[in-house]
Amino acid sequence: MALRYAIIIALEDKQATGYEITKWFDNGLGYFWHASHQQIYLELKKMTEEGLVTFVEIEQEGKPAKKIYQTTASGFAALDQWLQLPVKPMPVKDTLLMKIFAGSRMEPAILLAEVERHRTQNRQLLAEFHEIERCFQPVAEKPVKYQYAYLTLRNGITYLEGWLKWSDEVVSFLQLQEQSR
Amino acid sequence: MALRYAIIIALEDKQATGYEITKWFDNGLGYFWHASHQQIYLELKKMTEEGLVTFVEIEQEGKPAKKIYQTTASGFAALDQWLQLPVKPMPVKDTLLMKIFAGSRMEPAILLAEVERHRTQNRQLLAEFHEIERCFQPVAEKPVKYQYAYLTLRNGITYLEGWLKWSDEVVSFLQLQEQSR
DNA sequence: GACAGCATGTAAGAGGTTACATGATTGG
DNA sequence: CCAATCATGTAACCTCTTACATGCTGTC
Repeated sequence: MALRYAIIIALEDKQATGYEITKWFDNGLGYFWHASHQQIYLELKKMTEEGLVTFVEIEQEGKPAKKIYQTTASGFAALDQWLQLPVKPMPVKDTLLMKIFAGSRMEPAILLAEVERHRTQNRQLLAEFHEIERCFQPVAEKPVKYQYAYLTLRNGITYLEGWLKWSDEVVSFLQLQEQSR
Repeated sequence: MALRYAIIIALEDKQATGYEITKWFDNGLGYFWHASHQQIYLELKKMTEEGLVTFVEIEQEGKPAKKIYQTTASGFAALDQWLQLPVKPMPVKDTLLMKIFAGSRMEPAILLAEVERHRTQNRQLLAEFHEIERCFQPVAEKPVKYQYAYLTLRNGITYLEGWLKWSDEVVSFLQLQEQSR
């Protein structure tokens, strides 16, 4: 049920195609939700049937026709109702932690390589987030809406910083393990 | 596919019932995976059919019979093979962040109450983790296996610390919003 | 008397992934 | 020439949640 509200939020101030919503979830500001294009197209179809969104189809030369979606009044009403509901804590599912927990079954070098791979990815992501953060400055002068968005960006940044700090501990430990064979 | 490996890891050094595995995921050391009892019973059934685990049924007075599971050699082999595979990054799905992103649509007081609720929960969880952390001390003197487990606990602690630090920013901002009505 | 804990399960349905399918344009 | 970008979708399958079902014991 949350996906549809994520879509309505994505469509809040700009109309967009399913393709664009997918992009938005993948990179840019979608650091709080992810969905595949298949899922999004299906959900948009259902939402259209339920009157939460409408679309205009636009023919294009050399490209497939696109459907530009926008949220209806009923869609926004549904979002506002949903926003009032309490959030249940998301169940933890972390495959990397699972592997570290069972790490003594593996060769330290292999686990270390895996951790380093994630570190590189997360360092890159953090750099991107810092890049985006600069666009928000000075925050206090931006519209209130941007300030809320900024908080979610800050969440991404503090999360990644904490994760990278933690991963230092992991790397040190694994290097020790590797040395003592 | 990851659930079965989480179960094999849970059964690594002690045999257990489905009920106990569920408890283990819920509280205690299950801060890297969660699954409902329905899911676990079903998975254990499939795993038994595939020869990854076996069980002994024990009749009890006044309580329903229980099945004590343990991993087979083929189960451990499957785990060790899986551990070599690269981990794909878990897709982000954070409902609270979604609500904060759309926060300008809500009354600040309501969102603030929601955030405070999560803060209370996370503070409690952090206290529990700190409690468990003390049992690990001094880490260097514990068996290597415990040291790997300790790293995953450390992940939980640094995550929660970072989250709580971030939530301070959120609370300050929402209090300001509330004051300026 | 009601609720929590122990201990197992089935079944329906929602949510999500993977694979497949199409087809033109642009950049390396 | 291959890959990526734009742009849509279907179908099979796996995963996970929610609801239902049972039944005894011990505590408030």
